[in-house]
Amino acid sequence: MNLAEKVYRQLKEDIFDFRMLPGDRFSESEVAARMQASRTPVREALYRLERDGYVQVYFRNGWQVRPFDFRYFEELYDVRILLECEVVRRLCMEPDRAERLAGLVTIWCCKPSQRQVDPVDVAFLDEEFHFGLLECGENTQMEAIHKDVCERLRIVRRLDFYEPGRIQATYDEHSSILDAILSADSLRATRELTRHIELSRNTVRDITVHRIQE
Amino acid sequence: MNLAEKVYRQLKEDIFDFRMLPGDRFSESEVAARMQASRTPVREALYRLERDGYVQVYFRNGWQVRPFDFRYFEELYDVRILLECEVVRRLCMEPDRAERLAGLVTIWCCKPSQRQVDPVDVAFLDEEFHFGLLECGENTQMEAIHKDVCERLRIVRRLDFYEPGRIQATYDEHSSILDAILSADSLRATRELTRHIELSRNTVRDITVHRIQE
DNA sequence: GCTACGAATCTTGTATACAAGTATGAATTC
DNA sequence: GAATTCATACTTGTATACAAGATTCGTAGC
Repeated sequence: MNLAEKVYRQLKEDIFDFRMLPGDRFSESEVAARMQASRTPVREALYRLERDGYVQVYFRNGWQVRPFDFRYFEELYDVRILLECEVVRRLCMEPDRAERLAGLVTIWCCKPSQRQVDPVDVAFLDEEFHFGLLECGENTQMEAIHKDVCERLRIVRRLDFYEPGRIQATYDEHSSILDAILSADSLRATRELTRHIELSRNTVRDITVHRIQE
Repeated sequence: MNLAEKVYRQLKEDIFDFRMLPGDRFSESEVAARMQASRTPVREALYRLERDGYVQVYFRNGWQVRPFDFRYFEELYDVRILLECEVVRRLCMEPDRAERLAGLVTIWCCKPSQRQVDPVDVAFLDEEFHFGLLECGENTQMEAIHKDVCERLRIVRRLDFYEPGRIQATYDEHSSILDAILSADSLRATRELTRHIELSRNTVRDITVHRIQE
């Protein structure tokens, strides 16, 4: 793997884990020293992160971790809803949707005893669920944009499953959505999917407010 | 302006104007020499273009202009339709939509004698129309994604307005869409908007096939 | 005490040197 | 003549040197 790539991932992780706080200012040399690399790969990584919206460069005047902007996250959640509902609508019209969804069904429509309980595992599976929906959509660009949006939301979404009850609720909601799609009930599927994502959004919003205040 | 920024724009223009053909291979040094710059800003520009999907890097083995992929463009058109229709639906529910759309109305709902006739001008205005719709949507992330998608489509869209009759049709379609929104007729607005974009897509597809074969 | 100025120091932007891997082609061997 | 091997030239990846602008802080002047 590239050194630039390594630096990119490390920096992103640092931002996600609040080792670099929103608003923090820093220089390329600082990062280079910490990562034991030269400025060249660090710059490459930083410019990628800038395009991703995580950091900001000031002309000959350093970098800054972009401060949290709730409006930004809410808007991204809206995009997620839009994309996922579109795919679900299309899926409901596909005759072979049962086969395409088979993988998701085995994971989410299982007995309560077989459900995962670790928040980290469930967070991962949850992302896979929503990615999985878009993979069924047969539009790779839509899929790429959705992935990008989720990636940008990941920084706040991980907090979701530490809330008690959210894990079980997620299982219930996912299986219900899958059931609606299999029944070709486009309206119910999109309605429940929308509600599911909005719920997650609200949970995260509340938690984030708390975390920021700490 | 940055040297890297200049190189970025120049390269993109070269690709758009077929001075660099899809499939062409080239090296960073070549570009640097042509642009009278060092490899550093050239690399920065190339990595941006790679993320945009225009070029591709091979490990220690040069670069390539990505070949045209029709499926790719069709999918992007789908995303455009999805985003624009969503905004239109929201607009139809806003009480102050008339004021927000005022600018677009004066441009597109004018007398036939006041219509622009130059394909380049109309192409520009057309982009502004669709951007304008998203600006009314009050979701800056949706707007940014839409802008990005349009930017990626621009390479083929410019060809649209050289087709005879497309200019007049565009005026008719845009004014009709605006009329539907002002009447809060969400269904008609989205239906016509969808058809409008699909028409543009089909025109472009036909022309591009021709151009590629040349 | 306050303001203005300037040097020193810091920042990013750019050029260049070098390291490491890849493809190519000529020479060698069979 | 065909296959193989090795040297060479060329590619990107990375480090470093230098240029140009921004900031900061201390000092001189009032």
